[in-house]
Amino acid sequence: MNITQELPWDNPRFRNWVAVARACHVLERTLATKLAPLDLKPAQLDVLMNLYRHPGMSQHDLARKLLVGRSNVTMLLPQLEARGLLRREGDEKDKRVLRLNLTEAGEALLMRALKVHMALIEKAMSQSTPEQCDMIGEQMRKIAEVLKEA
Amino acid sequence: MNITQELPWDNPRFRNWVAVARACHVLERTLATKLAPLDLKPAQLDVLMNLYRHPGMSQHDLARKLLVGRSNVTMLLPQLEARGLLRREGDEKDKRVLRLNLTEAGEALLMRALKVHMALIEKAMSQSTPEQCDMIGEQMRKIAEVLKEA
DNA sequence: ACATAATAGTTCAAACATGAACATTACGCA
DNA sequence: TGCGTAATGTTCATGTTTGAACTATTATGT
Repeated sequence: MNITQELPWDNPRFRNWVAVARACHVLERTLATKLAPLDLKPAQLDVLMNLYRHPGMSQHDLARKLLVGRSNVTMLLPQLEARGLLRREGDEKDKRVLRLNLTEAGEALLMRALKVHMALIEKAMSQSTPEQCDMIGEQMRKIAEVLKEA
Repeated sequence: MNITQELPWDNPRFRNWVAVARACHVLERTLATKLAPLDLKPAQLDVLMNLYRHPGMSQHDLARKLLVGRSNVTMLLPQLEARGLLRREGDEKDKRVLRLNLTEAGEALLMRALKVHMALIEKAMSQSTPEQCDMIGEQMRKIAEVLKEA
């Protein structure tokens, strides 16, 4: 009656997810060292990428995109602003929000950092066929979706 | 002559990897909240899991398994040891190394935490067929391998 | 055997992330 | 209008992670 508890390591889903987490971790740390010459951290690159894709976004929206607390964004931005990589301008209609935009310098640095990031991802994903790669992306998007309401 | 630089977001590999990173991030944070009732952080669960799988391992080996600095392990262990979840015993032959082992209590807590972890992963990966799941794991293991010498 | 290297673990300061409490501004509805 | 509520961003205390210097121990090479 008392079913012996299956150990997670016997479960394919568990083992495979562990592999996903490890790969992420390794790539993140590798990226950090490769970005060091640009004096950029992965978290900062994430900021620049999001501002490039969504010019004029608010800090709150940025925090949600980054899956990070608002206070974290508050701590993160001044460094980048001081380096002249982005601007924070108050919104006319809603005086609570600050609109974020990349400067020329910010965009230029982003492009250099993206080359590094791209090269790393290319190297990592070159193992997979395009079909496999797309399938992986598709499954991962589903996972993020499923976990939103968890 | 001057080839227009391809934007990363047009590159499937890039977009798909971003999805992987997001999924990891979301699952990690979800796990953190689900483990809170057990007073365990994901990093601490990682420690317990590794000690269960590799009894008697050294702190150095543990750090490498966790993809983390040795000093981090040094800071992490005393909390768990004080809670009676693990033991640190000096090696007889090599007086530099400390051998790590779970206690009964540590193993018991691990089992409870694993139920939580498993449930979360089941929920996340239930979207994929077993074949897809295995393929994902296989690719991710390759990625971790490729990046080791990067 | 002895000097030199390498290894295991610790300590410490600095960087970083987090969540709660707070100020300011906007909104909703009587 | 005006009061209660919600949203944006900041501040601060706390806990975590990191990397570099340090101690102690073992391995290596001449």
